[in-house]
Amino acid sequence: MDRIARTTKDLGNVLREARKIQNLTQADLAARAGIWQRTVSNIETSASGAKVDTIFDLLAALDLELHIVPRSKMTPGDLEDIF
Amino acid sequence: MDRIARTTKDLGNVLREARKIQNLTQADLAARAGIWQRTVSNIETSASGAKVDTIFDLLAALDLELHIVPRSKMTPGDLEDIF
DNA sequence: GCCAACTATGATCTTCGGATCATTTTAGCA
DNA sequence: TGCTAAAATGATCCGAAGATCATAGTTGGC
Repeated sequence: MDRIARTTKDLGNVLREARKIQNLTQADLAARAGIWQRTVSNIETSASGAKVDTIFDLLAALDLELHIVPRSKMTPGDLEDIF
Repeated sequence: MDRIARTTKDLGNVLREARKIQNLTQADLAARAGIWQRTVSNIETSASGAKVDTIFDLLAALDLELHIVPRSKMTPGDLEDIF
């Protein structure tokens, strides 16, 4: 599972993966982020185009941040060595 | 200017910076992304919490992508060596 | 200082996400 | 196989974003 997102679907997948790695349920994460389990589900399944603020709430709750980088500046695997 | 975003304000700043580096006006970028100059302005100035889809439209138009990484895993400057 | 280009912003309408209640479906495990 | 915890989803309301028209304000070049 990569940590790169170019679409909302990518983003949902990455967020779900990160949540599972931290052993959180959708309800846990929702509580932490101050939103609803319903919304977490919607975002993870790309059921709707979320708002950016909601995404940042989730990222903060997962202790993640966004790096905005040029596309294909490195192959996805290259980052593995760093993190 | 960093390329890290934890808030919509960060994101707006990064997007504006990226647009200027590519010598695009808000209208140019809007046309490329299939949205409105009004919306680009709103996002760059964090005048409103954008939708994620709109952000991805902008990122694609700027040939950028998102990397979701753990916070503080590296100091901001560290990425300079890579890109 | 002027003009042209660029950016910010006013107003209205429609669409859609999140909040909020809930129930159904799915999946893991004894 | 059943139970239980987790995830998905139905419905409604409200608020807010983007589309779309417009103009006002700002900035840089000459």
